[in-house]
Amino acid sequence: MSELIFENIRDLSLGETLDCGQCFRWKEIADGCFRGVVRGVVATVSMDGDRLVIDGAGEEQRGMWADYFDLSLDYKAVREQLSAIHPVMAEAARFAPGIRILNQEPFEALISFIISQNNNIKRIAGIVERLCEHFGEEIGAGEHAFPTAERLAVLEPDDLEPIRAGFRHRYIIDAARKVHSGEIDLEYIRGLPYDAARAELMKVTGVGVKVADCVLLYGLHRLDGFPLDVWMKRAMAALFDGMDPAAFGDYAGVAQQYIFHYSRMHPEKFL
DNA sequence: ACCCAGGAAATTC
DNA sequence: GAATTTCATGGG
Repeated sequence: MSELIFENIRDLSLGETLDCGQCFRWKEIADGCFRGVVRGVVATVSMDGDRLVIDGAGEEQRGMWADYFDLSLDYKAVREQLSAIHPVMAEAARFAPGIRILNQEPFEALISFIISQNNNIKRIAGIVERLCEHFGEEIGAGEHAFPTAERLAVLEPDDLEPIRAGFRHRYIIDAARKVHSGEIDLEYIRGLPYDAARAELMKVTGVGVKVADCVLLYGLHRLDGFPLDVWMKRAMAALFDGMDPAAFGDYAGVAQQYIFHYSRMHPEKFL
């Protein structure tokens, strides 16, 4: 089996990055070793010192995986820049310095974060898994790709009953149909000014401000996005004295992920 | 039984 | 228009 290796990797913790609520398809199959599917490729990833090892991927996928783990961005420099803005920000960044913002497939991010609404992370992962098992192309070893918009577009909401996403079924189908028809063009949205991009995503039923911000940050790599969920609203009020997220600047999205993870791991700070 | 979960649509005032 | 209710499902 082929193996892809990236040398001299800094500021990457697989555990912190793959289990911080930004993605839902990775499973830790051994200590520090994760199996998942990205763009239809099954892979097992692990760190060997400062080497990132991707088992199951070939050399022709080097660019795709470097992009997925955002290896071209200097997260140490980002952390230093953000840490200077607020002391609690510095503490959150220090708590999990190995978090990176993944470059997930836009359509997968759109559907995943539609599912996320009024839901918890564990159950989101279960719904996404069933969605893939039932409607994603089988890619060997019992693994499945994330379903395409084309595949989901021909279904009716009731066809999603086995994934048990409840009232979100019709949102998922609406999103798939609008993407498949071209009414929503995710790659076009990637290049729009932030507010215009958000408004375009909100044409999908079930996509409000928060879900749109998540799609922009995790699916379209708009690092200036700052999703505000219940955790983040509490954190900004309690730990940042109601500071305006815009103060975090061009890397607000990275700040958001540090703060979200820090808050989730320290719920006692909000009692 | 009740409340909450990385919210948003539908309804009501 | 702004405030409230409802929407499935599962776990604590």
